[in-house]
Amino acid sequence: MATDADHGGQMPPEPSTERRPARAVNTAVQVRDALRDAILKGEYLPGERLVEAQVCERMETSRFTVRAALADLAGEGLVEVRRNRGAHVRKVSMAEAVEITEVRMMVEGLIAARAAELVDPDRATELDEIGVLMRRAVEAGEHRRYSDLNQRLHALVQEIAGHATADRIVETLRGQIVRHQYMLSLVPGRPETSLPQHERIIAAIRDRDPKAAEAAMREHISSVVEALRAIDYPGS
Amino acid sequence: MATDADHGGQMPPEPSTERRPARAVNTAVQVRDALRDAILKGEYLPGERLVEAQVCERMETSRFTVRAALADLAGEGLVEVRRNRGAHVRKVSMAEAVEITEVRMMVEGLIAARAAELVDPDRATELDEIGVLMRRAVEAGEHRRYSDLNQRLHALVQEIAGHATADRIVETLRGQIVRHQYMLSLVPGRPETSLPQHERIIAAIRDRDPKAAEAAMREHISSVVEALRAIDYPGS
DNA sequence: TGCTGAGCAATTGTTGACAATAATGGGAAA
DNA sequence: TTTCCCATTATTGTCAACAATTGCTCAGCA
Repeated sequence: MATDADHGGQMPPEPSTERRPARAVNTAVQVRDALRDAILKGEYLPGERLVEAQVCERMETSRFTVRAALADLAGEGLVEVRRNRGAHVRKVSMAEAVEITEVRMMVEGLIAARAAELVDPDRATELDEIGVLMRRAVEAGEHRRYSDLNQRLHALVQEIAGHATADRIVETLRGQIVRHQYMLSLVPGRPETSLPQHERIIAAIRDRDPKAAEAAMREHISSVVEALRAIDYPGS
Repeated sequence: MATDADHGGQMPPEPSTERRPARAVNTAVQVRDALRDAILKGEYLPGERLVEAQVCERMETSRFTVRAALADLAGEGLVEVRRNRGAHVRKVSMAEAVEITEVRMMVEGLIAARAAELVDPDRATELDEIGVLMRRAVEAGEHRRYSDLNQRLHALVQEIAGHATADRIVETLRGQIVRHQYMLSLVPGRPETSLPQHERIIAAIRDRDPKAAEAAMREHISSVVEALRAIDYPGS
């Protein structure tokens, strides 16, 4: 629980990269969440140094609190702290992004299978509805809407599966690669590729077929891995 | 209170469970590691409160450092800190232990498959050797030795797979359920059940058959889940 | 006897200052 | 002009003290 990550998932973080003062943030968890949001939104770039004093000023809080927040985020894999060298926004390489997505593939496979076992008629209907909306969004070329539906689909599947541990892991992993996922969403023709995959996932869960659901989910994320590998820009 | 919890890792850690002063531990990471060891060894019981001042005294360090260590361990899921209520050793219920093991099953499946793809003749030989030693240990009834070999096997498979992300996840998850795993090792007839499973895993990796390796690993950990469910003691 | 609530002790949350360490820049020698 | 070394500076690591919160004890009352 906690970390209900409704942070900017797969879609662009709007170029509003101006650093607003972010007023009146006090407690440790608030600072942590605010800082996470800031990183996820791209207000701090990967590799950028997070000087404690600066973050203090921005969050209007003390170094102690900032430090605690930084430690937390390090645990989530969002920042990297090296002794006496301060905290940096973790720069996940393409290779790491692939690894992370591979692990996610396995865990989301478990979630999909579990969802297929536990789904009830109401939820099944809900899934089908999302499927219909997704197809419409793709046909209309509404990428933003499709991306939102994508998140809704995964969230619903998680909810049906009710596997808290798997959810936690997936959420943590997802946070680490938002940037790469964003790059992915720019690849042309991506929705057309993923739509049928999503539809297969939905169908398998609706039909209460755990093996098929897992296979479909894995196939889906496997294609994400492929796409990631295909981008394969250098450095970083 | 509660000084003797003489179970640790996978096997009993010798009954020397007196809380030694743990001399000269200073830096933050040292304190963190020492505290983690203490928890994993069962020197602190699940649910037990970790009063900062007491830990300070034991580790011979300041509250600041202890606090940082506790935050880290909270990130690993070993302790739970509630605001204004202090830190407790996290008490993972049987249901949670099952969930955690399920996720581990998926990720270790990935590791096994990857190992089967990447194994080289030298490592294959090493795997076979461990397999032979395991069989001998079971036949001789040397449970402790078998347990050690079990860890060595998993470690070697991880090394072959070279999947840092998966390793990290598995390690974190493993840490959260050491206690339950220890309970498991007490179940009579467990080695006899798991030996053939381990042998199948080894064979599949040696034969460079990723699918079989994943299936074998999943079957293995799936049987662990079953055993866990079978224990199913109340409470906690 | 059981319950309520105020006061108290114990424990955690927070702050600011100080020490230790790494990054920076300038000056001297080759 | 380039390179190396040392002093300076910026930044993090650590600490001890103070403030705030929690849970508990025990007196008083129904």
